[in-house]
Amino acid sequence: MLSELNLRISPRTVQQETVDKLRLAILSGLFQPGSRLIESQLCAQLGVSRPSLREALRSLEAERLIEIVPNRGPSIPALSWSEATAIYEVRELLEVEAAGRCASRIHAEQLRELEKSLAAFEEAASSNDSLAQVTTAADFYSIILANCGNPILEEVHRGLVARISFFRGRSMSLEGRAQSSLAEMREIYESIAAGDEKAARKASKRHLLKAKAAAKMSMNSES
Amino acid sequence: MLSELNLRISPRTVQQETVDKLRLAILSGLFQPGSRLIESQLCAQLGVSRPSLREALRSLEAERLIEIVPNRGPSIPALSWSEATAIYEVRELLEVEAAGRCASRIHAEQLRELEKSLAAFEEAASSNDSLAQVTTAADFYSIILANCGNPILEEVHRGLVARISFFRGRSMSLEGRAQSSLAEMREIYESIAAGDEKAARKASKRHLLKAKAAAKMSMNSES
DNA sequence: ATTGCAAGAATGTCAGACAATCCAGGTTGA
DNA sequence: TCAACCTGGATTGTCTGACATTCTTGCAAT
Repeated sequence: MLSELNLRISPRTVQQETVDKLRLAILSGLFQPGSRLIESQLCAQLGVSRPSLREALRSLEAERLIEIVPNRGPSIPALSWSEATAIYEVRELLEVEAAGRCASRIHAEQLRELEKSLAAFEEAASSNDSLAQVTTAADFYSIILANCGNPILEEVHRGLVARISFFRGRSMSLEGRAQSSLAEMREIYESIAAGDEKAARKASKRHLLKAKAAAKMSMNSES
Repeated sequence: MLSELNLRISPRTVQQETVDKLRLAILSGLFQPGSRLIESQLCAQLGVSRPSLREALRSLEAERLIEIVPNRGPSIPALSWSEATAIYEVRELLEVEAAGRCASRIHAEQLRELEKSLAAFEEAASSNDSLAQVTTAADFYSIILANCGNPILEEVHRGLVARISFFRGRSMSLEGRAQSSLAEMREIYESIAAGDEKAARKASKRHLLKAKAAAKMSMNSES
């Protein structure tokens, strides 16, 4: 009996599993910024051989999720605020463009999905689960990026967002940030739903600038 | 006697050398798009072991310079025109921004470098060496990106440009393209030199749109 | 306290092996 | 004749084990 039908066309390899597991671990903040990763430990924890692990590490290095310095091995990069600022600036460029394009080309079905994800964030925002807040907010934006009509825009954006995941969790846990974030996102949604490209750009820009300011506040207050 | 002083703080590893060599080979069009790369052959040609080679391939995969499909191995991706269009669109976003920022913040010394690189392109444009044309034109833009004040912008841009290197060589060899390209680039330079941000953006946008059109022409005429 | 050294740990790199998978070409059956 | 099947070679995915090089850390000596 084919209880679990496996249509996966490209079989998942050990390398891919390893990359995914490590990426998830990094994005959820399991490792301290600046901390070093020991190959032998990771091998044992993940149950893979050293060559496979090293391939995975090279992939993550190219994604800039880890740094590998020769003869010292891999470590979690500690993002400085100036680097984070640079990322936020490029994110702004991409997100504003995506929101604008999205407004003029999204289909009804995807619009409903966007609405749903906004509702999910609303739910999360009223709770105190900051992980859920970050996740649902990320979902909201990936729907926008996925419907902007340019897969490259989406790809580049994903890469950048991953690198500042560290800041997102902290800024979202700021007092009142989730609620104001909700209001900003609703504005974006309304603009897109109305097909108003200009408004969508404006709302998107406003949202990102506030997110950036929140990130900076959360950073100064604790670091 | 310290004839060749070696201050290189991070020693070059086999892996790095391999990535660099392969990247250069790919960018200079040594491999046909769509062609497969055989690990054992590359190992022999590069004189490295399979584990080292595979690490290098994973890095290049993450840069999107090659594709690796499980159980089939690495190959050179054949870029479709729609993908290339998407890349050109994002490039536009980045380059326009960079040119604008550059206009308002570049220093005198770097401006001279930019001028020199423009002269180098002028020299190449009047020759028939399309490789030199592509190289010098790339130099011109990397100086702009390097002086826009945002290293992330530069990094993302470099990644995108690498992926369409295939088209650049062909479009540059179009009749008269080099000369008109030169005129457009001079406009960009003049705007930046004058510190006119708005003009720099406009000139940069115009240049990219023409480059894109040229790439499309060169594609339709031969493919 | 600073310097120098030595042992241990970790990485960079290779060789070799083997199973799983893919591919090309020939063989078989309708 | 043509399609489906099958088989052998080629290629990749993965592991084990090994060793030289480099880094780190703690101790000893000045």
